[in-house]
Amino acid sequence: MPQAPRIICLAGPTGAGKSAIALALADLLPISVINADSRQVYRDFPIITAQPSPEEQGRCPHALYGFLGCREKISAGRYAQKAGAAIAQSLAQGRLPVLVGGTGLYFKSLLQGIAEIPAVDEAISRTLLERWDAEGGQVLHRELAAIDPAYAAKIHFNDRQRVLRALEVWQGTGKTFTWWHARPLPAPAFQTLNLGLALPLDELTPILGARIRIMLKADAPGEARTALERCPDPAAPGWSGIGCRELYGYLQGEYTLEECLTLWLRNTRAYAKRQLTWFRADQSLAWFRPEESKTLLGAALRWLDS
RNA sequence: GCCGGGGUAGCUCAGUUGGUAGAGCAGGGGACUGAAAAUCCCCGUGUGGGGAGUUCAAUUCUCUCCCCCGGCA
Repeated sequence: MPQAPRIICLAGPTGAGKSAIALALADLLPISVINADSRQVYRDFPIITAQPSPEEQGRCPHALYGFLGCREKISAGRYAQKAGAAIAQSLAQGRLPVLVGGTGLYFKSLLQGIAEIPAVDEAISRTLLERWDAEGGQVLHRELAAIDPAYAAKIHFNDRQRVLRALEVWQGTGKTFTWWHARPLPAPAFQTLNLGLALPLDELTPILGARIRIMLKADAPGEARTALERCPDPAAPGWSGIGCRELYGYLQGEYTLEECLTLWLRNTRAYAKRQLTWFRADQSLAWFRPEESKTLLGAALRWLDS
């Protein structure tokens, strides 16, 4: 039986320097960088979402960056499909696929698979959302508990996103969320080396602040202004990125640039904290600090030789 | 200087007919199966500006001092 192909995953909180490490690896080996970040997929926000620059993307093939319009939505499942295709393409070119990003769920659905639940009719989702607003979470959570007590017990009645998702899957497919989750997934298709790049939050915070100032110099407000002309709907999926929202408020005159920057940093920091919580729980990750890049690259090369 | 309004959690503020106080945000911890940069859960002792008085009991009432914000001089 042939060995599963190898890929490298580089995960960690925003601002830790993952993209730079990927490029350093590109200097040593033929690789393709594949995005594993849910916001860097948006075409209209290359600066604000910190996508690798065109120059950087020219140094080796990059996939899944900036390919979505502001109104388009991608899901974890669709991401996994696209990433799988990008990996296959990279391997076909004789390049090592290197997944780089900070979206834990995307890594998980790619590497461990995600239940193959068919798409649910949007009318169902819409009706449920209306009912949530009209009847409240407790009513819908109780309804979920009646059909899927195991999953209902795992989530809080205030967790709108999860309560509604579980209900729409039940209504749309006639099977419970728990039933779908219990179905076996295909065996992992790759051998992976999981690398984590991180700093403690208090060390990361000043870096996040500096990065926002760099984005400002690179005319992040101009980027937001252009996006606003193209897509004036702040509820559009593309606008939900941190920095986008805050700049939107500033451009609408809701607050000053100063306040916008404060909010932006605060929200970025809170996000980095959530990422750290997610990745900390992942036992498969080998952790490095940004200044340990040589050690990290050495570990990658050794793993490839083994 | 006078007249108001304030001084309560890191910040913005609420409340206590007198029985030593609680929200939002921030901060800390956690969860995470198709919107995940999303969504959600748990965590609140703080010289109640300082001092004095009344009272069994004062953050609350009284006096006084200090500081802030308006207005008048």
